[in-house]
Amino acid sequence: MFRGFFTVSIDAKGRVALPTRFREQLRSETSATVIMTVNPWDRCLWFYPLAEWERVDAKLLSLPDGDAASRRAKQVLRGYATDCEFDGQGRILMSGEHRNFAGLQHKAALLGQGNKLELWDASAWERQRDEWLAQIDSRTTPVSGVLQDLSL
Amino acid sequence: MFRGFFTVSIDAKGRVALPTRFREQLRSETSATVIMTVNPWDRCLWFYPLAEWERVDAKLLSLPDGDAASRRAKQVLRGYATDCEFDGQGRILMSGEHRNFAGLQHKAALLGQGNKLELWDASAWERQRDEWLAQIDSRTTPVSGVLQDLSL
DNA sequence: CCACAATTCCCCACGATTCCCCACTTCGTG
DNA sequence: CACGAAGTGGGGAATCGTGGGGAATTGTGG
Repeated sequence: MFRGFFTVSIDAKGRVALPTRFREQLRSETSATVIMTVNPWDRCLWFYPLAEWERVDAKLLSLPDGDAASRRAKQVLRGYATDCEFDGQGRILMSGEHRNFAGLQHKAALLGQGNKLELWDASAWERQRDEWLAQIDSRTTPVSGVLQDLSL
Repeated sequence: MFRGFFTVSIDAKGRVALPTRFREQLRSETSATVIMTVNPWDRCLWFYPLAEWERVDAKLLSLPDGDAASRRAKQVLRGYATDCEFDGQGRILMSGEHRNFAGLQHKAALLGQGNKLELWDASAWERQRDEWLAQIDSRTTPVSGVLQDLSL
């Protein structure tokens, strides 16, 4: 269970250091490999422990190839899913494509999201967050029904 | 299990170098031969390890010839299936027909898709991906339904 | 059957990337 | 204040990606 918010820095070589807390959690799993893929809704990256990713992968695999939308989902999510390992310093090297997809610059925001970690470019994250907060603030736009019924 | 996204370049002779990661996986199989064929739904190429292809081939064989769609799929998949070997540098030479089918230019995107690898022309891939992401974003389209039911 | 052209294959070489290691800084703790 | 743990940056070696020269082979047409 990944929980918490952290700001992390990405160095000139495209390496990101996850907080030790998460590193230990990932290591304690059966395998230390991490699967990095893209979030189809937002321009950010997801990090899954291998075991967790396999569950997601199995779900994707069952989608029919004949349907274009299903096929695309498979291709993008599975296609971008890349095995990563930690270096001696507990950092993960991200490829240029993944960094470009999420618009990652020097500073990034890392969000624990239960079964996975979410990595945003810091400024992109702040923009999104402020946008959401502004929407909630101006009560003119009612919150969607799903959210309304949740007791938080 | 092939996983991950890589950009590869295709040289003037039509050769493509697979990342070492995939090369090793392919070598570890019983045979180092790779079957290259076409994706019947998208303009891209598929690469199968020999053993995996034989499984697919057997499935295709059992499709009824009476059904036109099945017959076409069979013809295209089996017809374009070509045995390939790596050269000393770990590259595969692709024929002009295969390159034309996928519209492959200088830069290409290679996607791990479980039992096979998928090779797209780089710009064609980006176009497809962005199109799909745009559909996901506009939550009104039925496309988002595919993902809605998946808890990722 | 031969000659020519096109393709395929094997080799070498350079540049970029990746990986491994070391060093410095910062922060929290005793 | 001192110490240790964690974050950050970068040097340098090894590996990998990329391109191209030239020989061998295949195919084609006369």
